[in-house]
Amino acid sequence: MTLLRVLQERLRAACIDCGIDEADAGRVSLSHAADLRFGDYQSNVAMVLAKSAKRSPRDLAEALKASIEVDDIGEVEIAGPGFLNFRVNSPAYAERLSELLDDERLGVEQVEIPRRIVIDFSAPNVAKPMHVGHLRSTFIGDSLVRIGRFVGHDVVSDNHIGDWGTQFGMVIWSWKRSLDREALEGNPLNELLRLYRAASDKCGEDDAIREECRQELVALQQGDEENLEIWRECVSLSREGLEVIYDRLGVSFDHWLGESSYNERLSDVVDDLLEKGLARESDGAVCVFSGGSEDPGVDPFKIQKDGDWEDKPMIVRKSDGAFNYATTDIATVDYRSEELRADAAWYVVDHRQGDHFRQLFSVAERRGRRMDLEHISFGTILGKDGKPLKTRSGDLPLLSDLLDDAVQAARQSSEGRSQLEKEEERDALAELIGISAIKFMELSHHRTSDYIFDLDKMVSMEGDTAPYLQYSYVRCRSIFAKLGEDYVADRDDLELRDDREVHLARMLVRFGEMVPVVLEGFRPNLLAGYLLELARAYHSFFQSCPVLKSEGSVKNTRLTLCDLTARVLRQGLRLLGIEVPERM
RNA sequence: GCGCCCGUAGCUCAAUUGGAUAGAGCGCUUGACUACGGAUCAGGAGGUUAGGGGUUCGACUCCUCUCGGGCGCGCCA
Repeated sequence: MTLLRVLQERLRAACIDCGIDEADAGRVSLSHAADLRFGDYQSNVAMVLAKSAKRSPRDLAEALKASIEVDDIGEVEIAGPGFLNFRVNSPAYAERLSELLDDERLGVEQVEIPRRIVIDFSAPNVAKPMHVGHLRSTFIGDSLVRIGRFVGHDVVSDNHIGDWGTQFGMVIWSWKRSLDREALEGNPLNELLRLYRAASDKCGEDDAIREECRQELVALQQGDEENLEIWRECVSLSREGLEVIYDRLGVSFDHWLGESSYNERLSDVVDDLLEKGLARESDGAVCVFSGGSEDPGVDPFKIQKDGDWEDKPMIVRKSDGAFNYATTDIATVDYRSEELRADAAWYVVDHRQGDHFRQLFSVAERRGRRMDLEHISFGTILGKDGKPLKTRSGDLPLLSDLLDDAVQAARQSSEGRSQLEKEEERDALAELIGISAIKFMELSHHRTSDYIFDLDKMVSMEGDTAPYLQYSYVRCRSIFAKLGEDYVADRDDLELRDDREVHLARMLVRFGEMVPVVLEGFRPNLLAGYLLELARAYHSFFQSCPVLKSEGSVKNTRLTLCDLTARVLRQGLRLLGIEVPERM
C-alpha cells in the first residue's frame, strides 16, 4: 500500500475515533504537501469537517493529532488555520525503498475493479497521409492505453480509420480518370493524396463533378464491385503506409475497425431509432431530436437563434439516403457494447467535435447503453505565430516531415556531445531522441490547451525535455557500468542520511501515488511533470553525493537509489511511450 | 446571435480539481575542486494570475459583468 493510502486510512480511523460519522470520514482528503516546508503530506479535513462537527478547526485538528497513529512513519503538526501536516522520517522512507526493490510495479497498485475500456484514437483518413492533427490524438491515446493497462484495466485500442466517408467518392472518381500506376507502386500514399486533391480541387469549382463523386460514394456503399475493388486496394495500400509511421512512433493497435466495418449495421441502427421514436424525418433526412429531458441551455439538440430555442438535430440518414459519421458512430457504440463487452469507451478526438459527442452520448444513453463514454478532447497545435501550424503552402504539415525535422535537430544537437563512436549508433540515437522529444513535448502540455510547436526550442534539447530525462537514465546506468561488479542491494542496510537522498527517496515513493491520478483526468502531463521533478532530484543528489567513492551502508543506499531511479524513469517514460537508451 | 474553451514571469508552459508565501524550463545574471557523463548542478532578478464585483476560514480554480482571443453551430468527418 502506498504511503498516501496508509495515511489516508489512519486519518479516517482517527476521524471516527473523534466522533465523525462514517460518511464524512470517507471523504477525508489527504494529498502531497504543496511545499516541503509543510512536510510530506497535508490534510485539510479539520477545516472541511469543522462545521458539521461543531468544533473549531484548530480544536478538531488537535483531537485528530492526538488520535492518529503515525509513530512508525513520522510526525504530525498543526499549522495555519488547521492544516494537518505529516512529516515522514527517513527510516520510513528507507523501508519503502526496500519494498520497491522487489516490486516490478514500482509501487503502482492494480485497480480493484478492472474495467474493459476501448480507447479510440489516432483515426487517420485512408488516402490521406497523417498530419500534425493526428499527433495529439495518437500520443495521448497511446499513453492512456499504456497507463490503463499498467494499472490493471483490460484496454482495447482501436484505430477507427476514416475509410468510408465522402473523400472516398473523390478518390475513386480520380482513380478512374487519372491513376498513375507507376507512382502508386513507388509511393502509394503520395499518389493517393494526389488523386484525392485532384478531385477535391475540381469539386470546389464544379458542382457537376461534386455530384459525380457523390455518386461514386453511393455506388461504393451499395456494393458496386468495381468501386469496392478500388476501395480495397486503397485501404490496403494506405494501411501499409500508415504502419510504417506507427512502427516509427512505437504505436500499435488491437483493432483497426474503421468506419467501413459498421456498414452493415447502419440501416438497422436507423430503423431502430425510428422505431423507438428517437428519430423522425425532417427535410428528407432522418434526424434524432431532443429528448426534452434537459434544460435547453445544456441540451445538445437545441440551439438559440434570435432569442428562440430551435432544434439542432443529429442527422443519421441524409436526404439522398446515404449514412454519415453520426450513424457510424452510433453503430460503433453498439458494437463496442455488445460485441466487445466494453464498460467504457474513450474517444481521443479534437475539441471541435465536442457537440457531436454530446449528441452521440445522449443517443447512446437514450437507447439504454450503460457505458462510460468519454470525449477526451484536446486543443490545437500552433505555429510560432500563434496560429494553427501550417506549411508555407498553407497545408497542414505532414507528420512524417515533422518527425524528420525533429530527428535532424536531435542529430545536430548530439554532435560533439555524444559518447557513441559509431555513425549508425548515433543515427539510431537521433531517431530515438527526436521522436521522444516530440512525444514528450506533446505529453507534457495540458491536454486541453493549445500549444506552440517550436522546433528551435526542440533543437536545444535542454531543460524540460525528453533528452533531459533520457540523460538522467543514462547517468544512473553509467554508475553501474563503472561499478564493474554485479550489484546486489542489501535491503536491510538502507539508511538515508543526506537531505538529497531523502528527497530522492520521497520522489521515488511518489511514483505509485502519481500514476493512478493520471487516469482520473486523462492527463499524461501530470506524469511528465512528475518525471522531470524526479530527474531533478536525481541530478541534485548525483551532484553532491558521491556513489562509487563511498563505502558500506552509504554506498549500498546510494546504489539502491540509483537503481530505483533508473527503473522508475524507464517505466514512467515507457508509460508515455518513450524508450530510453543505455548510452548517449 | 447562441454555445464550448482560453487569457498566469520578457518567452514557452505548470499548479494533484477550493488550500498555506502561484511553480518549472528558456532567456538574463552570479557561481560549481579539470568532474562517479557539464545534454548537469547551486543561487539571483523577474507576478495586482486580462480587469471589476461576488461567494468563504481560504479563489488562478466556483458565480457574475467587462475587455481580448480560439473553435463550433442540418445533410463534411
